[in-house]
Amino acid sequence: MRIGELSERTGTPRRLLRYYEEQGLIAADRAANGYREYDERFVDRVLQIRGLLDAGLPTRIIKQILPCLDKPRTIYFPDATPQMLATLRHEQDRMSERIRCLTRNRDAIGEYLDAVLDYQHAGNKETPDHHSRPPEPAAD
Amino acid sequence: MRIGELSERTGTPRRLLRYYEEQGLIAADRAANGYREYDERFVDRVLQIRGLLDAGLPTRIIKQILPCLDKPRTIYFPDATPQMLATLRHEQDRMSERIRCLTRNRDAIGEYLDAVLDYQHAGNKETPDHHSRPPEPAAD
DNA sequence: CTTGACCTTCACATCAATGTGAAGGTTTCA
DNA sequence: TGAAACCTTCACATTGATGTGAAGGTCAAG
Repeated sequence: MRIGELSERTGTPRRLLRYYEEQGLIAADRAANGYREYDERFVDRVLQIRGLLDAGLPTRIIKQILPCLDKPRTIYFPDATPQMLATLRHEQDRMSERIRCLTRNRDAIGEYLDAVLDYQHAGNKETPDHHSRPPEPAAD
Repeated sequence: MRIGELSERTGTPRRLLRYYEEQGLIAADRAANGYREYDERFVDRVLQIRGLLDAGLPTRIIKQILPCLDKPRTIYFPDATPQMLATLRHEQDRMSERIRCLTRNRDAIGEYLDAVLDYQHAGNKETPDHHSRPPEPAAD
């Protein structure tokens, strides 16, 4: 497929697909006319990249961890230098730290939402100033 | 404490502490001479902000979720507008998505590292070109 | 052959987070 | 009093991830 289709299927602007390529995250084949040519595997790959970017990893790091994630291993163990392994372990730790932080805060939001729900179920009205809407019209 | 101590205790440049204040994430008291004055609670607060920033949340969002996270509730339930609750739920979902992505990729890194370990334990030498170092000197 | 929908590269703009430094006030200590 | 180590605001620079548009090549359909 060409860049337009990959763009649609991943919800990613063409501009960014070219940017990811420039950063070494994906490498597209070229058709005779110079157009980029992608196969199916790029859909997941791009979604993975976007997820990691959204989770706070910079392209420089994503570039390093992506090759280890291929199902049929494209990177062979003998190629793993000690400092590359150290980098991977370090990033693993950072990711765990992010997960902890996100989990803790997400759960705290959940607790707050639950408390609000309790409060409202206890028969309290919402603030009248903040144009409010009944949570459930209760299907008359 | 003043900004220098908070900076040291949180590992955060003074510049950024002022930036977070400018963005409405923290509000410092002022001493008579204009110096910012922080109490103990700011240490955790700043670390929390940094964690969320590192996990990919922008200050604009952090500002919205922070007030819900205080232990003695500083935000009262009646103040919660429906659209604010919707925002919270939406961010909760985004955080869960980030957690899923990070977890999946972190575990995949783990699998790769385990595979490398297996490979090396199986008696294979690392690439001789990449100046390598024995994983464990094995305490002679 | 022309039009429209693709594609290419190049380049400049923006936004948020952060770095850095200038110019100047305050506090502390010798 | 003067130097050192704080603090203030203001402002410009940088970096990474993006937006946007220009100038032009390709290709399928009318």
